[in-house]
Formats: sequence, C-alpha cells, structure tokens
Amino acid sequence: MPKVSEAHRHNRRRQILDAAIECFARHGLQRTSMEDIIRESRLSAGAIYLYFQGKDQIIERLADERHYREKQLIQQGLAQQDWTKSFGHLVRNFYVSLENPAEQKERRLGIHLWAEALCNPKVLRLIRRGLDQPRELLSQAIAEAQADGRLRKDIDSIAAARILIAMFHGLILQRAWDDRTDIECFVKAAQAMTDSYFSISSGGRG
Amino acid sequence: MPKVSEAHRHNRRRQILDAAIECFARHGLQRTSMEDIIRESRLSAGAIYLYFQGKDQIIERLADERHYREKQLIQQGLAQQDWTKSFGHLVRNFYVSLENPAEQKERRLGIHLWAEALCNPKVLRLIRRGLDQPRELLSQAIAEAQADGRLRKDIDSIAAARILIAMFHGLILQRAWDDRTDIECFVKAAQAMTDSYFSISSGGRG
Amino acid sequence: MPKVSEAHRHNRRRQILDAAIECFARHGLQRTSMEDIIRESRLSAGAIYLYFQGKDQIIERLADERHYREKQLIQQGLAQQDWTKSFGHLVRNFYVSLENPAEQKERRLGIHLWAEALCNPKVLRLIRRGLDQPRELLSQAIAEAQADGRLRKDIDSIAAARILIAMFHGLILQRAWDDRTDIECFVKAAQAMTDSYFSISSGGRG
Amino acid sequence: MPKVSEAHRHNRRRQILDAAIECFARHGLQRTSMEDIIRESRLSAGAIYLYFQGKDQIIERLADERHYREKQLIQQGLAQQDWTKSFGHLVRNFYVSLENPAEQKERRLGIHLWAEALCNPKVLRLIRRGLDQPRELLSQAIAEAQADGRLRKDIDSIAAARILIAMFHGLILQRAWDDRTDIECFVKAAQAMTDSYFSISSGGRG
DNA sequence: AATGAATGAGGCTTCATTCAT
DNA sequence: TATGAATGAAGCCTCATTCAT
Repeated sequence: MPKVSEAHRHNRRRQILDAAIECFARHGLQRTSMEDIIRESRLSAGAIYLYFQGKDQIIERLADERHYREKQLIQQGLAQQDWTKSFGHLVRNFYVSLENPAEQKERRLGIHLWAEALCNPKVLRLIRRGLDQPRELLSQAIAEAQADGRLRKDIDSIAAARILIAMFHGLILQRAWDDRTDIECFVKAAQAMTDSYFSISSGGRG
Repeated sequence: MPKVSEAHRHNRRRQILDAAIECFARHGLQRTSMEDIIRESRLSAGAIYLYFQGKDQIIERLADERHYREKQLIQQGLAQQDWTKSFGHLVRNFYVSLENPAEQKERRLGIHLWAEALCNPKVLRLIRRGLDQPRELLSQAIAEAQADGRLRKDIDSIAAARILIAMFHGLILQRAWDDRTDIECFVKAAQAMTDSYFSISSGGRG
Repeated sequence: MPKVSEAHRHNRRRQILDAAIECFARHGLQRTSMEDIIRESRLSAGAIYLYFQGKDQIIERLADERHYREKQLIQQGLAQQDWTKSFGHLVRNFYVSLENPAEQKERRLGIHLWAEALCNPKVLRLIRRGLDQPRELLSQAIAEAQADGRLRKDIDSIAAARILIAMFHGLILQRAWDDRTDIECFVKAAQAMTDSYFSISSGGRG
Repeated sequence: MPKVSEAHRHNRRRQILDAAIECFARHGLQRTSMEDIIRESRLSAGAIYLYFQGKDQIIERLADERHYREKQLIQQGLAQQDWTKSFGHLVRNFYVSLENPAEQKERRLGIHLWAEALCNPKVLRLIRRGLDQPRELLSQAIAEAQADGRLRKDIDSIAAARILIAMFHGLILQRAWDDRTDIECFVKAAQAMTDSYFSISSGGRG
C-alpha cells in the first residue's frame, strides 16, 4: 500500500516525463542519459526507478502519450458539420500547434520516436496505434462526406487519409530541420490542393 | 605509391558503408555498435579506422550519400517533356523504389538520419542540402510548367514542391512502420490529387 | 545534501590515489592501466570516475601532492637557528625519508612525474611550482646566513640552492636505480662538501 | 645472406634511431607510437621490423647509446694532467653540451629513459652500466689525485663521484623543466663548491 | 629488401541500474 | 519514499606487430 497519495505519484511521473521530453527533444533518445533526466527532473536516480521500470519504459510512456494529442487535434478539427470548414479547422489546429514552442519540442521528440519505432517493437506498436485512429477518423469523415455527396466519390478514402497524414508528417520534418520553413505558405497551398482534390466538380474530370 | 589500388580502397569503403547501412537500418544509429559494423563487414576493428575516422564519420558519409539517390530519382522523373508525364514518371520511380527491398533498407536508414539530424549539426547540414536540391528541381519544373501555361498559376511553386516532398517523406514513414501499407493505392490517389491540383481547368475554379 | 560525509569522499580519493601511487611507482604512468588502478583500489571502474575526471587528473593530482612533502621536509630542516645545524637537519630529514619504503615508492613515482613533465604541460607547471618554493626557501636561508656573516658571501644563493636540489634529485635517481646505494655515505660526503663550501674560512680562499 | 651492404643496414638503423630520438624526446617513450617513428623516419612499418625486433628494442638500443656519450664527455674532461684543470674541463664539456640543442634533445630522451629504467629491467641494466663506468672513471681520478697528494684524503672517492654525477643529473632535470635555467651560473657555483671541497688546505679543516 | 593494409588485444570511459542507508 | 554512491558490462578507439605482395 503506497504511503503517498496517487496525486503525488502522478505529479512525480509528470515531473519525470516532462524532464524526459525536454532531454529527448534536445539530444535524442539514446544520447540522453538517465543522468540527464535525473538532473533535469531534479530528482534522484533512485526516485526515477520508483516510478518507471527504466529508460525504455519512459520512452514507451512518451510514445503512448503522443497519440492523445494527435487524436485531440483531429477530433477538434473534424467536429464541424461542413467538411470544408471541418478540414479547414483541422489544418488550422495543426498549423497553430506547429508554431507553438512547447509543441515544437514535442514534435522533435515525435521524430525521435518515429525512428525509435523502427527498432523497438513496443514503440512501433504505439506509433501504429497512434496512427491508426487518426487515419480512421479522417477516412470516416471523408467517406461520410462522399456518401453525403459533398465530396467526389472516386477516391479511396483511406488512401486520402494517408495522404493527409503524410503531408502533416512531412511538414513536421521540414519544420524541424529548418524552423524558418514557412508554415502559413505551406498550409495555404495544401488547402488549395485538397480543396481542388476533394471538390465534386473536379471529380467529374478525374 | 599506394600498395593497393584506389579501386580497392573504394571497395573497402563500400564494404564498410554497406555493413553500416545494414546494421543502422536494422538497429538504429546508436544501438549499432562498432562491433556490429565490424562483424557485418567481416573486417577487423583496426581496418575500419583505416578508412573512416570513426562512427560519426560513417554516419555523415551515409547521410551525404542519401541525396545522390534522391536527386537521381527526381531528375529521372523530370526528364520528360510533358509535365503530367514527367510527374507521373517521378511518382512511378519513387513508387518502384519503395518496393525494392534494398531501397527499403536505405529508407529505414534515412529515417534514422532524419532523427539524427535533430541533434547532429553535420548531419543536419547534409540532410538540408539533400532536401534543397530536390525542392529546387521540383519548384523550377513547376514554375516552368506554369510559365508555359501547362499549370495553373495561382500556386506558390516552392510550397507546392514542399508539399510533394512532404507526401513522399510521409509515405516513407507509413511504409516503414507497416510494410503492408499499399503504396500503389497511395500513389494513385496522390496522382489524382496532384493532377486535379495542378491542372489548368481546375485552376480556373480554384 | 550529500549522502556521504566529506570525510568519506576524502577517504575514497585517498584510496584511489594510494592505489595509483602503488601502480604508477611499480609500472610507470603509461604502463599502468585504469584497470590496474581499479583492481588495486578495490573499487569499480565507475567509482573511480565519481572522484576523478580520468587518468590524467589522477596524475596531475599526484604531481600536485608531491611538493607538499618536499616543502615540509625543507621547512622542517630549516627551522633551526644555526645554519649548520639547520642544513644538517635538512639533509638528515631527507636521508631518513629515502630509507623509508613508503617514501621510496613515492620517489619512484616522482621520477616518473619528472619525465611526464617533459611532455605534459600541466604536470610541468606543477613540477615547476613544486621546485620553485623549495628553491626560494633554500636560497633565502642561504642569503640570510650570508647577511649574518655565517656563510661566505661570494656565492650566488640561488645557484647554491639549485646545486643542493640537484644533489638531492641526483641521489634520488641513483637510489631508485640501485637500492644498495649507500645513502649514509653519500650524505656524509655531501655534508662535508657543503660545509667546506659554505664555511667562512674557506670562503676567504675561494 | 643479406642483399644490401652492412653500411646500408647501419644507415637504416641510424635513420630509425634518429627518428626515434626525435619522437621520444618530444613525446616520451609511451606516447610515441610506432606510427610516429615510421612517419619521422620516412620508412615503412615493415622496414622498421627488418632492423629492430620492436619498439622495446629501439628503446634499449637508445639506452645503450647514451652511455657512450657520457663516457666520452668524462674521458675528454679527465684527459688532463692537473686535477683542477681536469675537473674544469669536465665541467666545461658538460656545460657546453647542455647548451647544444641536439644534446638537449638527447638529454630529454635521457630523462625518459631514467624513468623507463624503473620498470624495464633491460633499460635499468643499461642505465646502470652507463652510470657505473663514469662513476669508476671519476672515483679513480679522485683517488689518484688523493694518492698524489693533490686532494684531501678524508673523502670517500666513490661518494664524491656520486655527488658529482648527482649534481650533473640534477642540473639536467632543472634545465629540461625550464630552459631559462642559467647553466653558466650553476656551473660557476658548482666549480667553487668542488674546488673548496677537494682542495688540500680546506681538507685540513674538514 | 621493402611496403602498408590488416589484425585484434587491450586501453579509457560511460551509463543504466541497484541497494545500503 | 527517497537518496546517490557504487557497480560492471559494453562502447569506441589505438597501436604494436604481421604478412601477402
């Protein structure tokens, strides 16, 4: 039976995870030592191990956290009735998030996790899970719009969802490599592209 | 006078780099030890250091190599007269490459390098350089097509190039995380999207 | 707040330095591996690095320690009123120290440091500093005795101090190379030489 | 049967030994790698091993060479009839040699060999042998002068020889640590000291 | 005789994790 | 619960020496 409250345990975990995010985003997963996380969290080596089994578990926990944020962004975006507005919101949310420094930090961490997933089955599973749900949400929204006659029908809704996500991920990369990358400009062009793509009339010609 | 030919030296370097690609792609940059590369290359520890200054230099050399392949794919694709065909080729080349197992291996390595770039200035510079040229090639091709009246003109050619690259990178990620990802399907939808985007007639309505 | 006392930290440092002295004296600075020091100190590899930055720092610390002992020997020797007695004490202290096994070990280490100083600027600085103070103490004592009329005056007190130190160092070498070297005999002759050198009456003839 | 002349072999050995002297004097015995000697000698790795069994043998050969020079200096010095002149010559030769840059290089090497002798039995034997002969020459000269009534007799000639050598060695050290050390000044004082020491009249008072 | 690429044991150091307090 | 000193396996790299040419 724990002597401290669950709230305390939660705060400690948060403290550790935040320190890890900071370090991982800055130096990468492998280049960050437990020592770094210990220092950043202002806790002791032993304390970390009271709350996490080890470095890998911290990484996994962070990988797991990532997709809450993604899902949230997408759900907020898709909460609109009209598809065009809906998608506009989605892109807008995404855009705003990329300009936010705290978010940028997490995006950098996200990229490290993308690479980690390639050789860490647990992280891979979490990344996949974090990808599946957004893709489902998007493709369902697209399919619904198609069913309602709001979008051209000759498009594979899943492939379309993949494309949107790919564009998101691709922009995250370009932005991470060069923070002068003009997101506004990218987003405007992306919206134009998706508009022309999804609109019924152009569908007639596809 | 050198005891062995320059060709021999080149082969040795290749041998080491290929071993490194194999290891890095499988286990990531940091999880791969020099011991791994030594074993995979079937050379001795000392021999590696006759050809490279250390692990970092091997990573940098591989990061440098990456963009030759990218440029090659894009140049081959853009070598067509007609923009639509040209872009079709580009996408086709890219698609074929992703189905190639050897290429898949390098794409995995590429993702590790993307993450490495975030905390390794030398790799970042190489990644950027490898990104700049393809973007230039693409945006120039787009601008030329616009000037010739083959494409709608209300699109920022650089942003459009960024979007195409982002889609490429995003697909690489999805494919790396799940090799059942249907590239054919993705590519067909992407072509439809870009066609509708760039085509003059839809431009009139955009 | 530190978990262990400062005394504990000091003891650990001492433990490591003593192990290093043992190894360095026996096998030389470069031939002694960290592995050797680790084994001799009965600590673990990691523990050493909690107390010293590396092998070089251990060497530097030992070079720094040396001159405390030298200064101590000289100050004890010069604490007498009468120059002749004073110098006699000095030589006696020195002589006794050379017969002490623990001191012999440190003298061997000292010789290794003399060589190290030739290609290690930090050690050189420490050796010089360790040499300057004894020379100053000696030359001042000599100069004072000259001013008081107790010693002939036509001698450069600094050169005289250098000579005394040179004799000391030279004897340390001969003793290190052959522990059958008769120190008693050497010291007696050295005292006779310095007596005849410094004494007023002989000064009249010099 | 060798294909090249003995002279050629001798030259090659000299070439290697000179390169080794250069490197050892500059960086010490252990910090000098065979690679360094190879580069300095402008020969190949394999060539070195045609002429020496390995690094240790080069060191030993150099330790062996040292005492020829010492003996030469002493014999030249002692070749005089008159003891005082004789000793003056000895000191003078020694002094001149210390101002010679080439000699300084060898003196630095010598110091490294002094340390090496402490943990290398072969070098120790050579150093001892190189020390024994000069000491014998000196003590014999002193004893002869004593027998002839030219020097006071109440001095152990061996101890006196040891003292002279100790002073030499000690000056070599001080000069190696600080090349601004005034040798002229030291030598003058040393001559004064030995004069007053050895002279008959002062002997009456000793 | 000469070359220099290759070997592989061994050196220094880091770091995830544990455990006595 | 909390601490942080301690552990020791494992990482990167060097270097004396060998051997095919």
